[in-house]
Amino acid sequence: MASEELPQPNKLPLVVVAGPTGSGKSALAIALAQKFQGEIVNYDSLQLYRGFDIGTAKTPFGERHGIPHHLFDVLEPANGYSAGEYARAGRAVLREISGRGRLPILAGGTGFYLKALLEGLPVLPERDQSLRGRLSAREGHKPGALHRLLTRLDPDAAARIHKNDSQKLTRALEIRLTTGAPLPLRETAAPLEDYAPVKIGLNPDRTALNARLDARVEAMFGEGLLHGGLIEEVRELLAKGATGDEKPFDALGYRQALAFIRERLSLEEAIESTQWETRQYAKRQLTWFRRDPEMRWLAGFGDSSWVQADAAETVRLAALPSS
RNA sequence: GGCCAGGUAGCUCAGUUGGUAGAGCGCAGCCCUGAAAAGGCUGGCGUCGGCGGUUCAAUUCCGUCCCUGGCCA
Repeated sequence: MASEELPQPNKLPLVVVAGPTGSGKSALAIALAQKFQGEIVNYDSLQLYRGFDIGTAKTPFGERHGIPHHLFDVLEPANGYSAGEYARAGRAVLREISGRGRLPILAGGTGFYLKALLEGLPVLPERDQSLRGRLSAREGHKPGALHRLLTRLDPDAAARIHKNDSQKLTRALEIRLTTGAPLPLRETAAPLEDYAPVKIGLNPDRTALNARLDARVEAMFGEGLLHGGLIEEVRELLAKGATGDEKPFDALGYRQALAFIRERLSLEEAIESTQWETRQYAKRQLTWFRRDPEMRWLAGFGDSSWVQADAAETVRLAALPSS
């Protein structure tokens, strides 16, 4: 009966806004959401955390214009998280939004999370903390041990991973040792099938971006000493019971704010350190997104009107061919 | 004004018993299969303060001038 049915070419529309931190992704996402009845879905690994607002430049409620924001403030600092968990949660939210007839708009900066969501990850075990402990001890005793071990157990993976990259070596060994199988090929991953994403990448002039990032960091810390700033935010998180060892405290700015509070850095050093780490982060994000051949680049900030107009036109043509 | 120390990569500095130089950071490029704001890789960059002198050869030795810091007047 339905055996001869061809797959329906109708795919669900989905917009992705990418770009380095500070390029105006949130502003563009909100503008597009207003124009197309959209809802925003976060793919930033840190904006997932509750209470981490200022240092992550999370859009304040007052500036959201009533647009629903999903996958913000869903984790407590003590929660660990992974790209796999994110991908599952993200896909569920996408379906829910599409089911309501709204346009999902992914906005964020964590390329790996976006990739996990759109392209899928192979089905693999989660981390095994005790195994990791043993592997790390082994590497501590004999530097290079992880790479040698992986070369023996999974030569293909060992050839792909640099011998100094202990984090990735550990993961590959973890998989080999817990599943007994080598690191599977990417082809075993299940991509997000029923969506046709339109990817818009923001790539403003680097000098202008750096100036904006420097000013943003300065403002985060500058106000912090008085009221409503990053340092006060960190103090509040600590007052609520966080120890400062939780994962998100490793993030840009949070690490430095903590060091300032603990008198390991002066305010000036904290600001300077955050500024250059932020620039490096922006550069790494760009490297990640540039690789995507589907990215439609706009050479400006997401809050500029020409970028918003251009992006809206792109979405209109590509995602909503209402012909 | 005198004495001392110093002027070498964008920054902090190392070095050359005379054969035109290096490390960290920054900067740039890149990688990426559950910690990803993480982790890792690669690469430029220099009139060695100016001008003279000695020498086959000076960033290195000599002279002089300029600049910076300190001390003494």
